[in-house]
Amino acid sequence: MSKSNNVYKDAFNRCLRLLDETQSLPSEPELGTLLGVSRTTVRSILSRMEETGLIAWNKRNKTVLRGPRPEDFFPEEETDSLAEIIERSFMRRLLAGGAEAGMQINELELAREIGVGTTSVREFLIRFSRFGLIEKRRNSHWVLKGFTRAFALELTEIREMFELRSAAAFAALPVDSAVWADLDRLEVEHRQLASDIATRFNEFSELDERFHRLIHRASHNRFIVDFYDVIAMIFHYHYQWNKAEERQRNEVAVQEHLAYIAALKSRDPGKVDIACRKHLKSARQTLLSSIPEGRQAQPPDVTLSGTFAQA
Amino acid sequence: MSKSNNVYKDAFNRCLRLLDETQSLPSEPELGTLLGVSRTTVRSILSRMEETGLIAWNKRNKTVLRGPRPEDFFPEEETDSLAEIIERSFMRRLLAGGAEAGMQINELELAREIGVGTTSVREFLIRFSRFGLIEKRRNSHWVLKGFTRAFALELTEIREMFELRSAAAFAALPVDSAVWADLDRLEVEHRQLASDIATRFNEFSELDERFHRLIHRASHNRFIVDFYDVIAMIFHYHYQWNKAEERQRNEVAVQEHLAYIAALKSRDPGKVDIACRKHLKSARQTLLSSIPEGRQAQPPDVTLSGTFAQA
DNA sequence: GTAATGTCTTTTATCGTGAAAAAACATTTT
DNA sequence: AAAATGTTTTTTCACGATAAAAGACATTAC
Repeated sequence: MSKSNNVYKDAFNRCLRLLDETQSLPSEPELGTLLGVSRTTVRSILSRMEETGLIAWNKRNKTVLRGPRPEDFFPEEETDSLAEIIERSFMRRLLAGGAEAGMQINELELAREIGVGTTSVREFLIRFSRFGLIEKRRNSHWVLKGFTRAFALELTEIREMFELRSAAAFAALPVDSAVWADLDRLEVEHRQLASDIATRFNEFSELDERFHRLIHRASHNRFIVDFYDVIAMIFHYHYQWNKAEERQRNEVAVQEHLAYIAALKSRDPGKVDIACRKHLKSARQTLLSSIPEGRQAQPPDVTLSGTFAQA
Repeated sequence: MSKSNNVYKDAFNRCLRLLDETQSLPSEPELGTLLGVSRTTVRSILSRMEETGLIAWNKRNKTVLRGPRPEDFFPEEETDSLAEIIERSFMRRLLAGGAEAGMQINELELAREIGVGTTSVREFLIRFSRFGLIEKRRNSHWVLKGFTRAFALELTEIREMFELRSAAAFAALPVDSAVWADLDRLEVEHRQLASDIATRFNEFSELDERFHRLIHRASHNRFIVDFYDVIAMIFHYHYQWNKAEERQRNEVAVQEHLAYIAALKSRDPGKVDIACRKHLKSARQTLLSSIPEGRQAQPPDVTLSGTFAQA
């Protein structure tokens, strides 16, 4: 089967939305930049748009003939990259329970279950290994280390170190830095969300990530910035998994963020430290409270790849 | 060609040395544990030893017929794993100069140059990406970020954070912990090396790594422990590359280590902090001084994959 | 009956291959 | 002549296939 054309399909869908908004299409190179794909892909998109009667296309002249209809779009599931498919599949198994620490991970079995080649699974596992949840035995299988209390504590320890440092660096940034405008915009978004928290509480997760990434970027340290990928991944799946008291939690977090933002704007290191610590403490509590007590490390020689894959 | 049998060849060589030392061979499972390979590989080794007249082998009876001769060993270069070959090749290019920041990395070209398949190169680059020196453009090439002054500063910033914390945790370990014996052994090795520094200064690098890994392990944090891989990699190649004043540098470092060890043994947090900071400071200086000033980030659109690969 | 050996099965590591996508080059249009 | 379009080449991504290595099962030895 070689390679799926999900890049083309995803870009096509995005191009349809663009067409709907602007009622016109720019030049090929410009479209490429806009969609983040090469001209080769842009031309495939334009070809199909011509075929399906969406546009008339002759060299530089692209005339919009009709607006996009629902059936013009490719199905959502065909626009995901293989890596995304594998990650979702893998995380579902991991969080669905029955995935105990010490368990073996079988590349071939995973590949068969998901319906993809082994190479893609291997590459995914290598990328995934930096999250500290799996470990490779040379010339042999991967071992699941488990989403345990210990993992959560180790993760938050680093997070707290990094964020305190980044927040301090942020507050020390010159007043004419562009980040203050970014912070202002985020503050507005926080206020809007706060005033409408009853219905929009599930939008917090995305705002949370943008806020913390902005702060971490102030560290100007690639290792700190990159580490937020680990946190984001864990929180992303954690939020999907543990919906208990989600509204309540997010309501508290939004208020903590607002206090944190105010502290940053004061540019007072002491205030920043206090607000940052307070928020990090409750973030840690949230994460820890979601980990089932039973999930402790098992004797390392248990082989449960079957159980793991069956989920 | 599929897979090379370097695991077998390397284990065979190590088994020859074992044979030379002990003049006998244990059971198959035991040999497997000793050499870190499966019984399948052990049996291949024994088969060859029988064929080449090293041993007589009949079920449980393994009689040593003669000692190993130089020609019995497989050549060193045939015992390296593909990953090691690729890493060395890649790092040589990286450090040989001409590898400027912003340059593109071409998987296919690298694979052809080294004479391996693209899959192995891809997997290597994914693994290598966690060192923060390269970055992937989705559906496109990798970009070299360069071994710049900025990189060294970011690396050492994290290192210092992690090591100070680990050292503090180390000093707080209960007196009956096994680490104190490990530390004592390392202290002895340091003293031996110090007294013979004129001839053995090049052995410091390996001792250095063992010492710092012992300290980092006290953090009980997988992210801290794993981060030492980044430091070790950089220092490993850095030492190979920059031999200037190596003896002088190592002599100083050994003394700093001894002071650091003494501080740890005092279990006084203040002393530990001072000794640790002092050593980290000079380690940072060493690294920084080895980075050519000219090596600054280039405009990001320079395409130099040819230059890169030619080295 | 435990622990070894002998045999067979499964999994991992690596390659070559082919389609998707990017990139480079050539030609035309404004 | 700058920027677009048209065409060709190169590279990335993903697969199936195959030998090496691990692992599982069966049998034998002590």
